[in-house]
Amino acid sequence: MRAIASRLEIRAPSLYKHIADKHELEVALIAQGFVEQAQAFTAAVDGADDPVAAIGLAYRAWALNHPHLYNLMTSRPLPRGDLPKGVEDAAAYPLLQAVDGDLDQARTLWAFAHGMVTLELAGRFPPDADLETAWITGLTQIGRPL
Amino acid sequence: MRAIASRLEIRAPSLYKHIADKHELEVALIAQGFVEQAQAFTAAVDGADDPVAAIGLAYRAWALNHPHLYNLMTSRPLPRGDLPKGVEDAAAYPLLQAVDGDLDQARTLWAFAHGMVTLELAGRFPPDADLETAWITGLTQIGRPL
DNA sequence: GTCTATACCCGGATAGAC
DNA sequence: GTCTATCCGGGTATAGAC
Repeated sequence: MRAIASRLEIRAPSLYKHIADKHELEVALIAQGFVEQAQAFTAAVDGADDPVAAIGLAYRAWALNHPHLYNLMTSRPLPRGDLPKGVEDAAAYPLLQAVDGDLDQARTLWAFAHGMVTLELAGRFPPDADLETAWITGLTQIGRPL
Repeated sequence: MRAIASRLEIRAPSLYKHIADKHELEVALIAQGFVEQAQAFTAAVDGADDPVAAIGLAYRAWALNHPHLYNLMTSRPLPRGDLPKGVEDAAAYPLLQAVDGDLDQARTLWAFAHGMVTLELAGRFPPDADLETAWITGLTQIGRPL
């Protein structure tokens, strides 16, 4: 809260004239994150000849560009009751389309992408790991028809 | 540190007669974690007709049984310089064997498993998600020969 | 090796003046 | 809507008595 206030060039206590508490702020950030993701992933599939790979790489790019927000959106249970209806599904929709509605394949791709992103953001891969190749390998293998 | 001391039924400051600082304790825990994982994963492949699936499920079970240690071992850069030589590789060895030394396939499987585990531990999946099926789907798809 | 007391950070949040 | 002052709980870690 202090860091956010500092960015707005006010003091931390002043924030509480605009929001009730930290949770409210987090919910707003998460909701906006989903909207942005939906836009980014929709744009990524548009005209791509490999939609799964396109979304995968867009997912990675989005996460690397919003590391703290990504963490906020994935490291805890979602406050689903407080979020605007549909934002979570909207972000997931492009991927689900790309795998013809196969929920388990979508889940596999999401887990792979989340694992990759999370390990990369954490600096957890061995220093010599070739992440680009790992992404391509994983996305083509998982995206391949069964 | 206070919680650990409490478990030992001593006070937090007394810990510092046994260890230099928190980091030293973390390194010891991480090292022990890798040793345990190496044992668990080696045992899992033994006699399994699908070694990849066996390791995947053993990975999940280990993480769910050691959620905090798992987090400690994966959410930050490893203190590789302070760890005993070889413990990281020893834990990875069974998986690498199972995919015939294919580093990219091993990385794909690790990322998938880590993503699944991390989302499950965080309570981040939708409440109705069928995780067992997702695991089987992912492991068979990724484990399949290219 | 244990203890108490304490230092020194950091966090979110409130009270009350302006 | 902003501020200062402050509360309260949490963290790691040290000093020094026993």
